[in-house]
Amino acid sequence: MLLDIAEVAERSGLAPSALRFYEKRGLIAPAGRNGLRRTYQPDVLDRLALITCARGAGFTVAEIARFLLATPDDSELRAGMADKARKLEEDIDRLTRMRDGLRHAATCTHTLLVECPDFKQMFARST
Amino acid sequence: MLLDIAEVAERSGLAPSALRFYEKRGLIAPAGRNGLRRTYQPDVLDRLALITCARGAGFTVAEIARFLLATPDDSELRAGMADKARKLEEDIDRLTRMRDGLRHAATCTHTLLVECPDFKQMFARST
DNA sequence: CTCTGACTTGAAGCGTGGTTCAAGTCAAGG
DNA sequence: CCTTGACTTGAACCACGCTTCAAGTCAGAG
Repeated sequence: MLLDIAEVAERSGLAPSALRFYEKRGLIAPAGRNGLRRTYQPDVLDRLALITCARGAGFTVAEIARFLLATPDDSELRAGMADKARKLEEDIDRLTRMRDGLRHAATCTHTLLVECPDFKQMFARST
Repeated sequence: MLLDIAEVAERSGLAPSALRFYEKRGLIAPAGRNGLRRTYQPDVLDRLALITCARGAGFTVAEIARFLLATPDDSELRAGMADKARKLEEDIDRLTRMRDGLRHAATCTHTLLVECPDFKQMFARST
């Protein structure tokens, strides 16, 4: 029923050292110990999936810790989330342009990539 | 006609220290010197815009340096770019899910955010 | 009961991307 | 000519997110 750290590491794809690191930062907690050894409830895997995903979206470990503790009355955090959603949208736009530019770049024939107008278009400049 | 480092810094939004850092890494070069002082051609601003954008898309400084030197016969690099484009697509999907989850989270009423099914749905698990 | 080896800890180390610092140089202005 | 102050350098430092290490512990096998 309980998992030990090696099992959690394997099933989550994270290193044991990373799990201890997350614990120190308050993102996860073991269900208990067997001697010195951490034992985890299986649902820690869900939490780790969430953490990994959030990390991938550019959240810092400290931010994720806040999210995991959030309750509906934490309006500051709610606002922060709406903020993040907006920022993500900008990121998405930027990445989309970048992806298109790269697709072109992979086949473009300009001697110096930097000179290619299609490539340059990636960088919609405001100035 | 030529810009000095302070001007480039201001107009690019980057710190002078960052410009020197990029130079050391081969991303930019001054047009010359006035005494010890770097002087830049105005088009360095385009290049810096590109660099900033690429950084924002998650490229490392080392990768960007390679891009900037790329010629059409660097097929290894071309393949790498196609690769990057694919990865960006995955990133875009992930960020999109994350954005939707956050939008919901900002208004959801679950006592503990982590318990909200709509929030959890952000983390499409493969296992 | 003893051994083994996977776990435990805190501290140090690493790669990335810069910033900050001390010490020095030099173009321009008075 | 001398001062000023923005530039120059290399080296040290920072934050982040871990990983690695040395030294120690302890559950379970023999």
